[in-house]
Amino acid sequence: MQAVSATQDPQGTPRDTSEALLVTLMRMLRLIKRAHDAPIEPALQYVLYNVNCTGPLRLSDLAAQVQLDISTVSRHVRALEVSGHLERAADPADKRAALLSVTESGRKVLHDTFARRRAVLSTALSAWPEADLNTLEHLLNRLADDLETELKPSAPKRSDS
Amino acid sequence: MQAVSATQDPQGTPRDTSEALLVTLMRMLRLIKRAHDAPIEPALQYVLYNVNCTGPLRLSDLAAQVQLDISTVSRHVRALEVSGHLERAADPADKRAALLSVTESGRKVLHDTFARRRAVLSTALSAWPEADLNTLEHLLNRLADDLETELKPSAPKRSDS
DNA sequence: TGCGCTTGGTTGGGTCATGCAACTATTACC
DNA sequence: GGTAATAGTTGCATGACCCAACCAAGCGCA
Repeated sequence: MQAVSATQDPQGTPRDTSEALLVTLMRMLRLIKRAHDAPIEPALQYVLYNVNCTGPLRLSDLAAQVQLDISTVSRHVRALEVSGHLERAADPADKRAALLSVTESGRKVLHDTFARRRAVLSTALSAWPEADLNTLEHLLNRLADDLETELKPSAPKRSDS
Repeated sequence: MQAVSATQDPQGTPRDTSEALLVTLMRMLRLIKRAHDAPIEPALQYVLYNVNCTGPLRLSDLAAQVQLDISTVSRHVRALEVSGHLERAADPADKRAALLSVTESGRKVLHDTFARRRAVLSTALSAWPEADLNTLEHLLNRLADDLETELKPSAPKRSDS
């Protein structure tokens, strides 16, 4: 099956589209992390962002969503709570659980962070045609979804085609 | 300037293409890392891969290439050396430096790792038209280059348009 | 009602990756 | 030779993780 267009010689020196893609991804992430200028750590941003997106939700659901261990998320949530960017409300349906939601302060942090980052990306992307940008986002999302579908059959998610 | 197509309401809830893109990237990287099934750690893979790509090279050059601190790379190189995947040859021109190169064993590890990963990606991408895959790679690379150009003016790199 | 099982979260402990700063070994330049 | 730059290494601290053990609130059920 050659849909992946591998172009590696048999004796090592592996080089194929998907691999190069991966390396590019890593490089990018590193660059972005490096340019970290925000009021909160990248990992916290990530969590906060996700809480913001999917409304009040349980810690365990959040963990599933961001694909981190519950314990990890638990600590991040605590940190965000202490700094006032996130708050927990008792789940009326289950006293064990707590519903997380972003506070005003948290929203502000997110907003600022994104504004900053957007500035960076804007510059880098200013020469990009809108269409390309949308295409990239679309394809990347599809890839992520497909990958997720494959790696976690438990979460039957469908990519848009 | 709206090339980035921000669609966020003024009061928080930031949502724009670039941000979503970033989050998708993080999710993907995590997925891939999670599926880590290889004989060596991802970070070591990354280093090994780069040594393999750009032939015998110095540690400092390698560090620049992978964008990690020299000390970090130093440790990774040591680890790879100990496990026999990498070897250092004295640089004839400079006794301080060493030239790193991948051993046969290292090539094998890379090969296996990539084969494994390729299998995963192949499945995920089997339904993808080749064209989309190429487009994705192309756009992603462009993005990485543009970003790099902006974040490190020291490295005047040009993206292909 | 009270004993066990399940489930939502927290905590303890350990690992890996990484950067910064201090240090050693070589060169390079006068 | 003496001093400054350079290639790497090592000590130390931090952040982000995960796994396993644990606590606490429901849930069944006799």
